Amino acid sequence: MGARQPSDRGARGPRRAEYAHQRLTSRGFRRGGARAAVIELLDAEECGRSAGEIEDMLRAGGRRVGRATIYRVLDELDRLGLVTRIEIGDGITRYESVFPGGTEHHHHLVCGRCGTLTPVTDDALEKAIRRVARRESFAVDEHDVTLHGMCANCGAAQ
Amino acid sequence: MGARQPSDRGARGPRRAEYAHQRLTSRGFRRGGARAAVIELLDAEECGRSAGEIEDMLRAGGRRVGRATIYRVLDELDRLGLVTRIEIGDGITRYESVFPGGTEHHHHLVCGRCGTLTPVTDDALEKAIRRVARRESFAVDEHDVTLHGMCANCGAAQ
DNA sequence: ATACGTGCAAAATGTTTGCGGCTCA
DNA sequence: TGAGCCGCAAACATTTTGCACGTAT
Repeated sequence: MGARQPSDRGARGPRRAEYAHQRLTSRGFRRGGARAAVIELLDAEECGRSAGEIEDMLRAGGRRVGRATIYRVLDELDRLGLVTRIEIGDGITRYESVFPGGTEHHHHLVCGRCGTLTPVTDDALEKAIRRVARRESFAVDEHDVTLHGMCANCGAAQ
Repeated sequence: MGARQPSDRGARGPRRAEYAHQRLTSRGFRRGGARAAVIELLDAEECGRSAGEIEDMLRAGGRRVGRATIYRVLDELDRLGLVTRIEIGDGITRYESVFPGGTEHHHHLVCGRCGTLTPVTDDALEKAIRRVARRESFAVDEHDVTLHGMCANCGAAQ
């Protein structure tokens, strides 16, 4: 399934949302309102959002979108590699916009006290992951790292 | 919540299950049948099992245990740090036995083709994670890494 | 015009809660 | 004996599926 080609890269200039639309169009998808709304919403978010949150946010913005549609759109986007599915351990799946080519990839710090989800990037971590994959002859398609604990703020406040 | 103390270590000689029982007893928990069954089952498994799998396996072994009880037991064990909750992205939470002290800690390779869940350990990876946590002043309690892709077997067969 | 996209409602699945009865310490 | 443990059934929450209508191409 959708292994991202290196050639996908370089499309990042203006906005991810625009790229996503383009890519969908080129694959024969129509530019329906609900899909566009979800793409643009996720594009504006820094980190993951759950299907429920997306529904509420769209509704708050005056856009009424069916829950089923949201799940369907997210599923399509995930298969196309335009969105990543993340699970931080609370049983709710979140989705976040992905830059084509896998750049700007990040991981998550989940604070058990305040619930904040913080994105982090780290080269050494990525390298270590690639090395493990290679050692195990495992062809990595996607990967995620989640740290659970207490964030700096909560730690200081304590 | 249950940050594992270094002094917890060294209890590993005979069997994890025995240690878990001890620890539970010392905290005032009784040694009920269902809990013991779940502990022993997980102790014998190398990698994570879902609540449903646990129920089926126990039932197959002639031990009828209520689903609710399994979830309750798993929740307790998780809070005591005797079990880890892992999510590999299919919406099902799995649980696996943990060695006290955090040793023998491992991560997961999920093959999207055959569905196999393979445990892996890697020092460099662990170090990288500790470094990130430190840089972000984040007090890590638990962490997990999941690689999605194609395992060596499926890659060779293809 | 037609196939795709969408919303609503209903169903399926995984997990949690309530409660009466049983059991271990 | 009595506090906790357990199993059943019902409640919940999230996600998926079915179907009819609307809309972009």
